[in-house]
Amino acid sequence: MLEAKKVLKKSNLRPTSQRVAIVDYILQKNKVHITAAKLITHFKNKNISISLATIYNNLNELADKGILRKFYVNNDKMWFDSNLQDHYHFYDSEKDELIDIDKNEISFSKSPKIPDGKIKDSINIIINLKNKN
Amino acid sequence: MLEAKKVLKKSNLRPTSQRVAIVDYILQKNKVHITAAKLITHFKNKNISISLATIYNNLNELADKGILRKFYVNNDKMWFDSNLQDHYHFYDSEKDELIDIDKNEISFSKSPKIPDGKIKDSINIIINLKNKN
DNA sequence: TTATAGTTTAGAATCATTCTAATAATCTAA
DNA sequence: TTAGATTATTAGAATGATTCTAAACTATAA
Ligand SMILES: [Mn+2]
Ligand SMILES: [Mn+2]
Ligand SMILES: [Zn+2]
Ligand SMILES: [Zn+2]
Repeated sequence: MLEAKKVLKKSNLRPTSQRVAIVDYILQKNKVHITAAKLITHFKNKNISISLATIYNNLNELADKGILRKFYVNNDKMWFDSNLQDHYHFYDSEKDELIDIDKNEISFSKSPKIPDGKIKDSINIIINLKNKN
Repeated sequence: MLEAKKVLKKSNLRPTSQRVAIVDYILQKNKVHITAAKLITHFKNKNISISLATIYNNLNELADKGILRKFYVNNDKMWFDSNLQDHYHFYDSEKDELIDIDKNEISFSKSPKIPDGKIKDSINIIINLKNKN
């Protein structure tokens, strides 16, 4: 069975052609940072037509299932990340591109005290890059 | 002269009633995290009417002048921060509220290598909080 | 004063994302 | 293998935050 189909089956998602295409893409390039717009463009270039609503539905579903991770970077674009490891990002605004920073490339020697009654949910670290000079 | 007016004068911004109201608010509560929507509500409660466009115009202008700092938190809301120190944030999604983390409450013992041809522009660290249990 | 440049505003426009509700595909039990 | 039920896809409308437009207003300096 196609790897993409296995992934979908394991998450109880029907292997529609659209889903297979999306999961396939994610599996092929491992460690992807995707945006709905980027995905649509990718599929358009390959003459695969998937509606924007479906792209969003599925990326969100995959995030719900824990196959992708979802977050936002600075502006109001939603990003999906197939790297499930704990990690951080450089953001290259020139290219509108994220670059992974491995968890062990940043170490904290001191961490702030969490406010009373609360616990840490997730940490977002984004280092915004600009061109030298 | 009113403190707010001095601030505006120093930045070459005409002290209109709307601007004075906004800067006044920022000066009174020092260290504020504001959102256009929050400001509008605040002024509505005090029966001061300032249009949404003006709120945005002025918050953005104040950010341009370096009187506020502008950034985004997770979702697509724009935040303005009157704390100009280098610092980070907790985000309490329950209350839709930011809490400052002083720069010296986090220390890095290891920092990632910046990609070639690039330099660090800014760092965003947001620790998302959720309620205990 | 008055002319000019700067400001405010209502409402339209934009853009990313979600919703709606009609249609289509997949699955399952018999 | 089907029929019926369930789940997915889709076009297009709706939403919400922000910005734009262009007309009316205000501050300022001469
Ligand atoms: Mn939005
Ligand atoms: Mn937006
Ligand atoms: Zn990543
Ligand atoms: Zn702050």
